[in-house]
Amino acid sequence: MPELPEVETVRRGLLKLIIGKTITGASSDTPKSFPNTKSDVKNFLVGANIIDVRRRAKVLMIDLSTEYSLVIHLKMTGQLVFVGKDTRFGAGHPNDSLVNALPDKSTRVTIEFTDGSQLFFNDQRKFGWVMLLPTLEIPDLAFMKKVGPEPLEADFTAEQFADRFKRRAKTNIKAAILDQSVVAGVGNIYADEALWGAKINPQRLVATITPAEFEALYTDLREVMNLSIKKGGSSNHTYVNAEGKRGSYMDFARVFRREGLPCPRCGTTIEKLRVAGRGTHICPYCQVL
DNA sequence: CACTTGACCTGTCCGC
DNA sequence: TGCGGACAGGTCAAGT
Repeated sequence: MPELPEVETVRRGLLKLIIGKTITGASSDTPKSFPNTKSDVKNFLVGANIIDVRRRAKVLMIDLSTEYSLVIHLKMTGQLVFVGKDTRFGAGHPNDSLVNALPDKSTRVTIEFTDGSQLFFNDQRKFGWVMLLPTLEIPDLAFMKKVGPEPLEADFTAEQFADRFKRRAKTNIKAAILDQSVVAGVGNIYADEALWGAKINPQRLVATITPAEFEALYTDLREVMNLSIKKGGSSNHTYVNAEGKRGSYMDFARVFRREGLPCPRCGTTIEKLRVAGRGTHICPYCQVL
């Protein structure tokens, strides 16, 4: 899914919807999606109050009054959708929703609250997960320790951004910017969008990128991600926010999934290729190799 | 270490 | 209509 802007959109939605609620129980038919012991669920989830919802990279953390947290990764097709007691689906439901009735075939975890509302973790491909862990231990998890800086933090500079790429000097810039240990939260959509903005061909070796190009990439990455957060993220396939609604960034995308259409800057036909094992969209004129 | 590739899953789309 | 293969907002564990 879900890259930084989508996960941030979900976080903001959940903040408004579930803070202060009390959990009565959780169920899952998919151990891979919810690999927690029954005793942990009983001791640290049931009866807990929701006190905060945080994000680091593409990982969400729902902090509980028990000093445990639900740590969640949506991977490619994960959704976290809140359904109020009186939420109606089907007839009358806003047509910008991708969600009909929940739970559905892709529902992997259901969390119930005392007021009758529910939070569903849906995940078609089962790559994502919801783990119940002690809040204080989260920063020590291997996958959390290795993630790089948050690119949208106010004190994150263009110089720091360029420095992070030194560890990946011999690979192409697309693989490097997707590497979560370089910078946190960048995925396939915003990698392509930012590389187009900075006029950098994704196949270029990191070692050949100039300081001016790194600065442009830094600026464009932040712009494109901030715009996407404003638009509620990108709904390319399955992504929806905490209310089950799509984001509209794809209406503003310049190259992603726009192969065959004109480059908005020069009119050259946008091409799709494969770089770092991922579908990659470029303007062959603006982003000459 | 750094780099590349395949694997994890389910669903959809496209060509035969 | 069916069937095979490629592909999909991500990340690991293996290879080299």
